Amino acid sequence: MKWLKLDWDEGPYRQTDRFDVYKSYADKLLDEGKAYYCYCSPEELEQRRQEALAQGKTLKYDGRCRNKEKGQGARVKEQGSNAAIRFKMPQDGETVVHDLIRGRIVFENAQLDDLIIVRSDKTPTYNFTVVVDDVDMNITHVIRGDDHLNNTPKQIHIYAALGYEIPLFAHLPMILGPDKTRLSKRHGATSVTAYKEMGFLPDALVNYLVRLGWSHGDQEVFTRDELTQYFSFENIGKSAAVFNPEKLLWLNSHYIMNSASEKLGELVMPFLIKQGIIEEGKSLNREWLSKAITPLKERSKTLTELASALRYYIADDVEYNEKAKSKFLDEKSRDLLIELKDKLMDIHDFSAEEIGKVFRAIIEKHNVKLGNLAQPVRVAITGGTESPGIFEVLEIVGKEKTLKRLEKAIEITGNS
RNA sequence: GUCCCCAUCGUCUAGCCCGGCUUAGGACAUCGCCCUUUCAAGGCGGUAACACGGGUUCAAAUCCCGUUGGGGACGCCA
Repeated sequence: MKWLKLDWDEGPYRQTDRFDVYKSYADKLLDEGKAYYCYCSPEELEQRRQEALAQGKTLKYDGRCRNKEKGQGARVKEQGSNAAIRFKMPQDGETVVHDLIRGRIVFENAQLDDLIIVRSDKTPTYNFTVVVDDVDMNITHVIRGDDHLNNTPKQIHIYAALGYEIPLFAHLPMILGPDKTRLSKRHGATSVTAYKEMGFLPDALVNYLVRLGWSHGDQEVFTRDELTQYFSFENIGKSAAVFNPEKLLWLNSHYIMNSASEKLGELVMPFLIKQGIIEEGKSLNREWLSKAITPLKERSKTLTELASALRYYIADDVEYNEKAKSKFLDEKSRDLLIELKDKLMDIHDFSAEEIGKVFRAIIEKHNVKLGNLAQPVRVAITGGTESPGIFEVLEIVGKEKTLKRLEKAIEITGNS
């Protein structure tokens, strides 16, 4: 949450710290006859459930303990210690849920069963605790996944029994995995932390997630301010959305491209360490790092990619891509590389501009295309065939390393 | 099995509530072209959808019904 820069006003609260609160509300319901002790054992219930399933009947508690209590006070006292507490649901009529996203939804009360609010070991159940918490903390809006839609009518009756005004409900559509089945914390979803470690920016993740199931016309990219300003329940979609990693990746690259290089320099440090490009505790010249990052921004979809793209700027040596090496570091390029090395040695201002002049002079003299020289150099300096503009790369790598690497490459061309 | 929700390009979605202005728009992905020292980025263009069937109406992606499909819930889990 903090990483995502999502803020909260109070808490967090632990339900385990609030058992007394739940107990007092449960006792209240018991006293008012709105709840009752149930003596059925979990095993019995499970057995009945299996039977119902086998017979194709509805899986609902039959309410057999509902009216036992009267006249059996002794038993209550005796067995109350290991009995669960059930909530008395209305058995006829209907319950209407007014959902901010879906509108009016009607449930038959006959479908609702007397759910357990306190287990036989005295611990309260989820459906009870959430309602008690809402009542206790004056909650006005309940916004959650639509897998809770079916819990809502039950909870509405608990709010009512507790004498609390029914809060407003909004049930958000689910996020599905690529297989179109439910994606959630409890079921195979990648955690937020995992995205952090993969090199995603919090803004990108939030932007992506918000746009999943919500829209504001055709707009795809939103600042935090726009998000809070434009958000409304009306624009939330009703249908479940499939999580699409490619679009998230696109958004992430978009955010990287538009982030300040200085900022990225800070963010990329842990990734450089993780990839063994720099040692922990060591630092880099900030200004230089920013300069190196700027042309890499539009080439990196994640901070992880950005870090590996920085490798050849920082490392002492290059690792050659074999294919690139055999294709470009050969006889043909040997003389050009030698000439380039000699001329670069004489430059005092080792800037992209000056380096470019040297390159152009050489290709004009030999009447070859820039690529004929640029590609071998690229392999010599970066080890591969892909990089930002080569003049720029040389400037950032610096004169000393450039010459060293050129020398090494020239050696290779001699051996081929 | 019972109940609930949902249904526009491969994916996210606009349009739907308040029927005509829609040859159904945008974005990601994909394909092609341009730019170009490579890779990107960028620009331009292409392929691609109203699940199906009825009805209402002069007119339906838009309203109604059904079918099909998908998802969810039915726990002394949360």
